[in-house]
Amino acid sequence: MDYLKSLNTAQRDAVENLEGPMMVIAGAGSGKTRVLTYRIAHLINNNVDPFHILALTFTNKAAKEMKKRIGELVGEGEAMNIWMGTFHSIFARILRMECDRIGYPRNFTIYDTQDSKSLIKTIVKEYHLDDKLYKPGIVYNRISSAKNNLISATAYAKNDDIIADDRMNNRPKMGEIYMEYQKRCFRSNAMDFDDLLFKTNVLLKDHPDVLHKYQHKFKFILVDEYQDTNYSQYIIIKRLAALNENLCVVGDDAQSIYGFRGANIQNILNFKKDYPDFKLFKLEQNYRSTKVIVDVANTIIANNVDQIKKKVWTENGEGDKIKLYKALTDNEEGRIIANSIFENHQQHQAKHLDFAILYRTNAQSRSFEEALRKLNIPYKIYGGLSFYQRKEIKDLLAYFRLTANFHDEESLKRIINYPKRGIGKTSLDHATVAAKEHGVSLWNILANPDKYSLPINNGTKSKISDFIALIKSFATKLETDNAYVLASNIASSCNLLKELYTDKTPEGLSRFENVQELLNGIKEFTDNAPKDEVRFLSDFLLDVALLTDADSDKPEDYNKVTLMTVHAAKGLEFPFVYVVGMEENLFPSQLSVNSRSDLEEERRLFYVAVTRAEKKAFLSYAVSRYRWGNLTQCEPSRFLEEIDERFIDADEFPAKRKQNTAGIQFENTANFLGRPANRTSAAPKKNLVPPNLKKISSTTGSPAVDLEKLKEGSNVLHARFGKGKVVKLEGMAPNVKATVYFPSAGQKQLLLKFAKLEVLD
DNA sequence: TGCCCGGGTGTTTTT
DNA sequence: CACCCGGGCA
Repeated sequence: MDYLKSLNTAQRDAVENLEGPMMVIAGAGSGKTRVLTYRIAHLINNNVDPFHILALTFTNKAAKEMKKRIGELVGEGEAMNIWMGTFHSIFARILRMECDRIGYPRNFTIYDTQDSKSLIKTIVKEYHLDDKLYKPGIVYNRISSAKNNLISATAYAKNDDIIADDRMNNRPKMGEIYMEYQKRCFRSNAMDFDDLLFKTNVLLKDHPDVLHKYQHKFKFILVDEYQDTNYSQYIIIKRLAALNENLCVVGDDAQSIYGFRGANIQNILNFKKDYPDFKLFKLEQNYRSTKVIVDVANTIIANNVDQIKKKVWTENGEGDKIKLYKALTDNEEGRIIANSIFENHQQHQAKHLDFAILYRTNAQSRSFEEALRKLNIPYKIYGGLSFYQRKEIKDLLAYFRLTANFHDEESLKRIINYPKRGIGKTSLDHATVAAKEHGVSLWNILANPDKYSLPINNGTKSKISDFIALIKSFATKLETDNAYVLASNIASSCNLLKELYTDKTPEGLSRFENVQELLNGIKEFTDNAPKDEVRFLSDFLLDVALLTDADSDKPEDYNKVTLMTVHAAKGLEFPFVYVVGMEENLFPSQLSVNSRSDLEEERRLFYVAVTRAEKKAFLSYAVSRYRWGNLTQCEPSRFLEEIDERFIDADEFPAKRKQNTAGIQFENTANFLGRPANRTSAAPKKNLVPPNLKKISSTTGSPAVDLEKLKEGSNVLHARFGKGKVVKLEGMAPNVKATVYFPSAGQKQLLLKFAKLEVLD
């Protein structure tokens, strides 16, 4: 077992501790993946059947890579049998086999976010609700976070606190929408992303025999990136591990950056409660980065209150200071960074793949793309619109999905009249009404128009029945033709290829190519089937729903500069890393600056960004940048101030930010007022925006606490407590504390930098 | 039923 | 600025 020798003491202890509950707190760059892979290899070498190992990762890519590395240690055949993948893909697989127990047919469809939002939109319309108030994104997030906390639609609709909360947010129909949404998903034989976890919980809770089966199967469980698991995931793990308690979780609280989607740092703390005799391993030696980078990262994270104390250190060389660039505009920022990459590429004889540009939001990529292109530096952008979300791809996938599951309403609606076959909105509306009336799927209505006496003329009826027959004819081959044969048959018989082929514009051409690429992908998928196994189209669909484009690395993208969001960079490392757009209201995002916990998450994000660098880190900010089409002035990020100047190499240090939250808020207000006049019509809606529930907060921005106007005796409006009167103001900015009397809630003390108060007079 | 124009709206982050 | 959606007209 030579591999043990290549580990330090802490790592080896973690690897050799085979049984019982354990937690590995792994600092950035401390060899976390190494410990995980070696530990799994070690389990196998100690006669644990790979078939009994469940390893849950954050991305499919991480799973694939880890599998490969374990394969190198213990042989590919062994590694193949490990159940390794994301929560979503593993439990989708299990649900696929067991879902008849919870009343779902096996061929259920997985709705992606687009499908879910589109369904929500339809529901809001059908209920004649205000679509400005019930925006699909807001409703989706609300439902999603309910599911991630295992609150079912029924429980949601009955819960008084939630009802009160929704009322206060002026969205009293939320529960009803949630109920209808679930009903519709079920009728469509579909599950959304969150359902995959929610329904797994239902399955394991209500069916002890199923639970026992998997408890016995998964004798050893490992969870990577534990800090980013949500409550629903936590409960699944807790159930599965309850029998053997051979549970190893690995994570780093300092790198928890998915709070916005329900990740719960509490899970780390709960671990101690659930398994009091657990073993804790701390990996603190960093092997990735220079001393400067490690030190800087430590000083950044030290500003957070919420954290598990640890000291990340390194024996690596000192390294260069962090270079800080100031740019006048976003475009200049792009040019500076591109030039810097060009120079460092030469100087260090580095490869292009050694460089990464990391930004907070996808929208920032543009200026870097342009500048890199001008210098002929090859680059690859991750994120943005994924391949599988492109219209032409979703269209073709909709044909596949409908073939596999006739009741998939979103797919049906997408393609019933694309390409054009003369089945218009009016006919579809009639069918939708009938579907709702009879409580059956849209497909059922359309396949039996006479049974439900649809008021549609005979011409349309025959067009509909042609369509139904077409899809049915595809479906007869689901279990005979392999995925590729059926897919290409569908693609050519549904006229979609022809439609795209006739479009000779560059966009049309690229759409055609994309569809070809999808078919090629299916061919590869089909050809890669293990011996004696045929892969069918439904197998592909299960895969594709949970695939992201980060999972498909193309060989031609080898040796290119990487452009991605900081979130996407989690778990990766590069010799040269540029963290760009270090400005207030961008990084940290303006949606986070009003709450300490949100701000701390932004800081962890910054920590993640900096710790991606091995040799050298660069930071940059622009003094002005285009946002929503107009030039806005920017302040350097507060995070820059948190770095000791002795680590920084800059021509000019950014001026200290005014320590005054009112000042920052003022900037926002100016920005807001600077918009076209008709925009102000949206302003009154601000009153409805809840500051306490950021998951559903509107994007119109939060009301600024205008310190100029706020006086003792002022009448104010608080989203939770309603109207109130300021009794007392004390403290200096930014820590002004207000004592406010609310007739409905009594006297409250509010810190103005957190509480969002609207001054009424 | 389909296309074009204009207004409104949006930027976190993703399985 | 760029996209999407809805309304109006052909």
